[in-house]
Amino acid sequence: MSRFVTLKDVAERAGTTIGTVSYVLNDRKGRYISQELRAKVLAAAEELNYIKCNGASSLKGMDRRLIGILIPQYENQFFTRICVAAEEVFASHGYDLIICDTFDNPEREKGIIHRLLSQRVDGLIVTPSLKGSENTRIVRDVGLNMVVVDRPLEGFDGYYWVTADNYGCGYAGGMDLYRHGHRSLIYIGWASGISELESRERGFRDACSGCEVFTYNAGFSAKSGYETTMRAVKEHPEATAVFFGFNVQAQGGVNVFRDLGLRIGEDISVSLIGSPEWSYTGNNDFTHVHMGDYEIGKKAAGILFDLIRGKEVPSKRVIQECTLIGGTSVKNIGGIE
Amino acid sequence: MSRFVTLKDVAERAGTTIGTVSYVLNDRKGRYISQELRAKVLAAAEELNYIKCNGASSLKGMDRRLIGILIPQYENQFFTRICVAAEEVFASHGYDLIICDTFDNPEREKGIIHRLLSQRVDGLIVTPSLKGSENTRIVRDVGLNMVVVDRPLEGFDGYYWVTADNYGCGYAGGMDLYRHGHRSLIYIGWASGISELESRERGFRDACSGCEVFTYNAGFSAKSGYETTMRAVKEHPEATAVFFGFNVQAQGGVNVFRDLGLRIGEDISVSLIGSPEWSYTGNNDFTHVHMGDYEIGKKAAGILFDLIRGKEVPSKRVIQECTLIGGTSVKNIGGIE
DNA sequence: ACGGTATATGCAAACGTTTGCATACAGGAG
DNA sequence: CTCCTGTATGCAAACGTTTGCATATACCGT
Repeated sequence: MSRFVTLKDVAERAGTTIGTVSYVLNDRKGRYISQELRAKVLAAAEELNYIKCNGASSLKGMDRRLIGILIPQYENQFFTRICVAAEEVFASHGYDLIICDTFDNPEREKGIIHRLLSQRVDGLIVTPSLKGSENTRIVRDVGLNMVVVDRPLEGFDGYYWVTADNYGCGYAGGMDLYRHGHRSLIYIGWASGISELESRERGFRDACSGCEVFTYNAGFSAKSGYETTMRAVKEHPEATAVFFGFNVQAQGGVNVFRDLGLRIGEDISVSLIGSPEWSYTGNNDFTHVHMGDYEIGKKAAGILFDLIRGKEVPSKRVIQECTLIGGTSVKNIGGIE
Repeated sequence: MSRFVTLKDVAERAGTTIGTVSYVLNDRKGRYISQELRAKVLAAAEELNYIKCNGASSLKGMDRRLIGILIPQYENQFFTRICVAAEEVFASHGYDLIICDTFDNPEREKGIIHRLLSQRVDGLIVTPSLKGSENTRIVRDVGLNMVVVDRPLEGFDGYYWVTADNYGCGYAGGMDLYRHGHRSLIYIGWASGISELESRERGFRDACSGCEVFTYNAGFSAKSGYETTMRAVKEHPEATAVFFGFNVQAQGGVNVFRDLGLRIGEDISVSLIGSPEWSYTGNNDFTHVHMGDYEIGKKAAGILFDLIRGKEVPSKRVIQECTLIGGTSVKNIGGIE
């Protein structure tokens, strides 16, 4: 079907051999090449539109220039922002990203990892699927560089891991509500079974010690967030604030207030962990705890890149700091400030 | 760094030669292999965890098992759904997807295409960046299969192209508002300079002939959608309905009504083109024109797959039908039904 | 006994690269 | 006049596959 120009074609055109062409095009040192010949080679490559074949050069031990990324949910902006950050790090060095959605299905994840190994990717950035950590064993076995993001790799240790400060996020959110005088709170969370993620609730409760906290667990979707929030608010009308531990659930959950005719920041206070870009508005913003998704992606990609280049990477574990962003969705009802 | 098992390793273990191993593992016909030897090879491959190297086999003319996808905006769900659909088509055949965000920047796009050609992808699904059509010339020159999605490839013809029915989407949305009795309307659109996309407005206007239509153009973001809508609503309080030509703009724009205290479906009617999954709610849904994003992705990927397999693809141009999904955001103010 | 065919396996070339080694001709020092 | 060093280039092996060709044995019909 498609016909690509090879080194041989370029060599013929320039009246030399493929070896010389390779040296010129890769700008290798340790070999003398006359200005005249170099120019002829460059011109020939340009005229013929030569495009190097990564697959062939990787056979000789060169980088494949491919990075694999595994995320559990394509439509979750937390993960897409990580991908965007990784892309920025790698694209400038000529690497392409293969981004795969495991849909949190370990079987699927297993197949994906196998395919990526088949592609001989140079490295992997992985958010393990629920119950799927074991799938990454083969990655370690073949000695491929890998950086884990967000969730931990259960049953392994000594791996590189970049996460949000989950406990800190919960704590910051809880403390903010406490400071604004709220003492009766609803916490909407996700019973993922991953203790690292569930530590958001621990942080939240630690910050609001002495308060009434009604915890509800929703599924990992806007729809479930809506339904659960509806139930929670109806069962606990005394609560003055609702806190969402997960962005996706908040996205659905906030519509409950609209449907019930409750004014956010007035009749009910609301805040959440994550970045509510789904709610852009001129002057009526949600208080939220920013997890630093972009920075997480940047750091994970940076570590992976260093590993690929053979650089020493000192710390195995990186915890991204979080930031509380105050908005107008939390009302001060007699708190400290 | 990483060490992979090769055919040679498997052959040694099974006490045979690499040629035979290749035949067994690929299940090729046209060659006799005893059950005994076949079993031994299979066992050896299993024990050693052999993983084929796509790069090497593609040198011999096999498929690279890589597909490139170019989209202009990673965070736009219209495009991510297309990617998800394409993934479903290709993953089952062992292909990986390299999804690249051009950010609508032609320079960037040029680099991306060059990188993908370097990877020797088997085919390309492309939404050309604004003003970037010329970048795809090289794809045609090397004879690589390509399917264009959404926007046209300006200055080319004879290419495969799958789009939404942009005119029809606008028409359906306009007709729905007209039927509900609305005669004074705001249309929020995007002056992209791409006539195919701007035909949404033509369709809208054609459906509402005889009505007053106030057109405002916003940038391609939620923020710009918010600001433009705010201006439009303030300048034309007499309008009974607002129609958004683009999902992203609607996502920001609808918050205007909340901020102004206008009840959607009561004080103001609202509908849009796209899928407002950002607004999940139990019983208060937006009327919208569904473009069939998923189907577009499915069809584009299907065509590309057929092309790769050398199948004849009859029609160069596919237009996806749209569907009007009635919600509760449009009030009947004395229309026909 | 002989040719033919079905079964079973090995050998080696080729794909497009990279790179170590060999070759060749200068000019300068001894 | 030789030897060395610097400059300039070609040759061929290797990477991990795929596949056409060659080889070898067994069994059958004549």
